Amino acid sequence: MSQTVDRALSILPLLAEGPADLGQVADRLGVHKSTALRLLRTLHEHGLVHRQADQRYRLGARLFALAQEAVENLDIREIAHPYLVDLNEKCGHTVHLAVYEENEVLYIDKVESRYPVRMYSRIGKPVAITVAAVAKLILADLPEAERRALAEKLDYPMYTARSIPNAAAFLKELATVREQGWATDLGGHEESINCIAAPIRGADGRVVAAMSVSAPNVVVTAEELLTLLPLVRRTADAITREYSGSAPARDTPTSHGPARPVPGKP
Amino acid sequence: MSQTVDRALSILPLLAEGPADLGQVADRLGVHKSTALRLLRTLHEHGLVHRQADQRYRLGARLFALAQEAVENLDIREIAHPYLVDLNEKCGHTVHLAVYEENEVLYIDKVESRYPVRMYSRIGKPVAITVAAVAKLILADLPEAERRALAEKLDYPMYTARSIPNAAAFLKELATVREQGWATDLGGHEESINCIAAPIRGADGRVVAAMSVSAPNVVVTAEELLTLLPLVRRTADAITREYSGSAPARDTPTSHGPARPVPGKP
DNA sequence: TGAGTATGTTGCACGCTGTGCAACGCGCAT
DNA sequence: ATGCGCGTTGCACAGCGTGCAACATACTCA
Repeated sequence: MSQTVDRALSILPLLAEGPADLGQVADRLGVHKSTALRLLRTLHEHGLVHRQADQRYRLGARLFALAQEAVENLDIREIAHPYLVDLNEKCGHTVHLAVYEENEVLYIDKVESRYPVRMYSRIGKPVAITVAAVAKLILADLPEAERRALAEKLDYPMYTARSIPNAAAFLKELATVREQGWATDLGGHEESINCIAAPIRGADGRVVAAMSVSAPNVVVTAEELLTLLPLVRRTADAITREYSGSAPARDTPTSHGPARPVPGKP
Repeated sequence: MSQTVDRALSILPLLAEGPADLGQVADRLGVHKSTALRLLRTLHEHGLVHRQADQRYRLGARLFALAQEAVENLDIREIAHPYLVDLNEKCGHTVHLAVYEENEVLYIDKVESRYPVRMYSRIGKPVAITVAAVAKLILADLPEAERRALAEKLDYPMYTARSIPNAAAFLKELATVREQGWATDLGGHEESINCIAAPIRGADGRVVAAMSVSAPNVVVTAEELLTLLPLVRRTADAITREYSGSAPARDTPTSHGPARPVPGKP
């Protein structure tokens, strides 16, 4: 759209391949050397490009600083919330969002069920880490050493007969979850409540959060709940796309959702 | 230098602070909305900027990808070499460059002493990890858990009477080194050889390599060698600046060094 | 329900600003 | 010395970026 900026930005991926000198940059851009020089100078002033001792150019430190600052200011909760609401409006059940923090998995957002029967949970409260579906997803993505160490440290309370009893069983379950990319908790925390969950990932592919849909037996059976799995996974993927800032999100919330219809485009 | 590009790039740090809408961007740039729109569109096409569901803009994933790709293509050895040569020409002694890899510290570059008496070492060979000055610097920067685990695993051969004897002494030495930002090995590996070293850091401040100057007693005493410490540290800092791609390196190698004098500037 | 406001978007004419050219300085290899 | 390669500079032209005004749509009051 803007020729000058377009050319300047085209230099970045070019330099990402490795250092290059003025002539190479000009050639690959298809512009005169003097033009390339001015573009490089501008990039240099902004610290996006660094000039090394042999006069060649490469990407500069500012790029890292920007990326870091950006990732620190990303707020999953803010980004995910509209999607949670949207999902709730589609299926009616309770929707949770959870993250990992200091050996705990915490609920950081929740949209209440529209059915009269609700489940107990509170934002900010740690989840039942050994049985909750969201916890399984998040822990399954930890580096192996950390995962193993944590599993050994945990207590395994038998909330119900179907609770996970010990570290060995837990690690096995995590391996499965890691493999399949989603998780369930079928009566492992409270006898009558089932739960399905999917992971939300950052730009680097690491799991940064997990979301779940929970419903008591009296409303839907476990089997019926599982039919919602594709929807939950698609929603989590949409949040991932939005959070990681990759391609424009195709799977955007529906019309009554948060996405404001784009004006001027029929 | 280039107004358009300058404006476009000014958007990036602005968005790094957090998401912003078109009006805010236009205001802070001091340009008309339509201008800001075109700039944002161009940034968007290159993936540097992401448009979220609420229409606001924030930094995009391409930025992270670029930063990562850039850091992968950085070659310390290539960047450091001219500085090593330069240092060698200034002081005449053997200069080493070492990095950490899989529980070992390896020499990856070396410039031989100009004195007839040389010390034994080979590029690619692991260093005496418990006594070498470069090893101390690199290990001192490891995360505490990893550092402690490694120290416990190591053997502590008594090359000389002054070799570090055990894990406790080693960890204590590492703490000192970490504190002061440089390291020595005074006859800990070979009775008659002394060595001083300084760290080279990446853009994130972590130690990525270390360089050292080594000389036998018969050439210079330990005291005399230590007078070179400021020079070694300054050189390491200059490499750090160049490697991490921060501000233009002031402490560039001298005229006979690798830096090609800039033509056209009197 | 209606006018009022805020925001994103488009088309257009002006003229600033980016462009390529040619020439120069400088180091390096022959 | 001479030619070659590379980065750099000044300049004249016009291409391209700019701001303006008008439009579209969504939201918010009365």
